[in-house]
Amino acid sequence: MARITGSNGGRTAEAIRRAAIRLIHRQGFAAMNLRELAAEVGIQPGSLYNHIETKQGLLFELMREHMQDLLSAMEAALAAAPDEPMAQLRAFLAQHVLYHLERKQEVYIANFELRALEPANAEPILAMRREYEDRLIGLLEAGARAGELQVADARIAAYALLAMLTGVCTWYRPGGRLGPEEIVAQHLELALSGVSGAGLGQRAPDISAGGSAPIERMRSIPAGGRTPG
Amino acid sequence: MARITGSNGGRTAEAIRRAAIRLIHRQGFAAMNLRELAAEVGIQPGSLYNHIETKQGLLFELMREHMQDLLSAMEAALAAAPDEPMAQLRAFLAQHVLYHLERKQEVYIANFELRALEPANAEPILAMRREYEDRLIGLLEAGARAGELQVADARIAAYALLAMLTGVCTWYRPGGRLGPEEIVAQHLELALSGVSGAGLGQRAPDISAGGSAPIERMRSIPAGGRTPG
DNA sequence: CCGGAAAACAAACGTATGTTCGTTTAGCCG
DNA sequence: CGGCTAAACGAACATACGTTTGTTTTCCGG
Repeated sequence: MARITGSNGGRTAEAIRRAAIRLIHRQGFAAMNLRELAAEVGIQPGSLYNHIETKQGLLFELMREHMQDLLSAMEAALAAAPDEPMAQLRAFLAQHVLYHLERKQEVYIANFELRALEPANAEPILAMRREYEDRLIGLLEAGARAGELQVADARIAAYALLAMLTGVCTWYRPGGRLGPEEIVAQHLELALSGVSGAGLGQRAPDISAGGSAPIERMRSIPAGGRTPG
Repeated sequence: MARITGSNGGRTAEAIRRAAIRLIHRQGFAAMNLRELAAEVGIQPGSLYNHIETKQGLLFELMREHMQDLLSAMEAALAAAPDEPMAQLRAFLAQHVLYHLERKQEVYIANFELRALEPANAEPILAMRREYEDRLIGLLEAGARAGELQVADARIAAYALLAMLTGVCTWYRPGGRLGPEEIVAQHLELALSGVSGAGLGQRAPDISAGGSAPIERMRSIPAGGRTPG
């Protein structure tokens, strides 16, 4: 037998893409097999190769497209915001959360399936991620220079903020108690408060005052080198 | 051939455990195969079954032990801290970051390999995770009641904090520029500032003022139901 | 010392997976 | 309309994987 009536390459390719996102998100790239992917789309396994080169290539494309979309969304948000440090920072963080709410599955994959990429494929993806991170670091540093932010280490703060704001994709479910607007608002509040310099305490001294036993032992750990990565 | 001179069940089992953590962390549970695990330990694949029941059982045990250890560490930290809301919260957050720095690989697995657990195995693990989360939520609520914290939604704040503080395990590397003490300190500063109520703005109004284009569109999204999970 | 249990080896099994390849049919364009 | 390309089917291939099983050797305790 052969080609099915009504088949449409573009439509099938899109169905493959959507099904792949769903399945990878649900069980992981390595655990998803192409037979179930094909079944999800409604074609035979071998037919997938009309639309993808390899299983690995499929993952790479999904992640590459996602990163490009994320970078584009960020650029658009920044371009639409006033050219002031805090406004830029807000715009960045807001679009981050919103994008992550809308495309939580792709975000999840892009973050947690890096290990499944072969080195040659991982490299460009990592480069795009760094571009995104560096942008946020730049914004934090600009805010600090303008005297509007107080961060001890822009890179650490950036990682912490990204982790916090990216975390929504692990638990957010459309139709839940809170709509995107509320979630964005709360996360911005938490994030911006965290870097505002309006904290509760200084550093180690306050922590010790808390009397937490693990902290005492921590003091004996030697400090490290230069870069966090 | 047969049993090797000098073989020791306890030692081999521990070596399996360590190698499994390393390999799963590096490539993922589904992508790790038992032949390479056995090779890493220095035994034949079939010999693994003297020490594990199944591949799935191995993952379950690793995650169960980790969760138990994490809960124990938390209890110890809280027991050693003064019985006041903020001191308790600090103790919780500090031990969280410290534990995550020390056992980053296990933490990574426990967070990102949930999908690989069969339902019967996932259930007890998820229960322990909820226990941990609920504890933090309780602490945040206690802080709010004591008037020392200002969080719009304790659960959201808890998720955000946990995401931020757990994030270190994705990038921290011993011997880096920053030692554990510095990392713990900065994260506590960021986290506690975030929930202190000393934020920069209110809510949606301030965000709109930022002029971020995506936020305008967000307003048209209908609010959801009751629970975030 | 001896026997039983433990721990390892080696081989094999049944199943699964990514991919290739030949064939058939549909769709499109000249 | 006809030819060529695209898209699907169906079968098969080569490899890989989790696991079992029989055998051999070591270790430990009575």
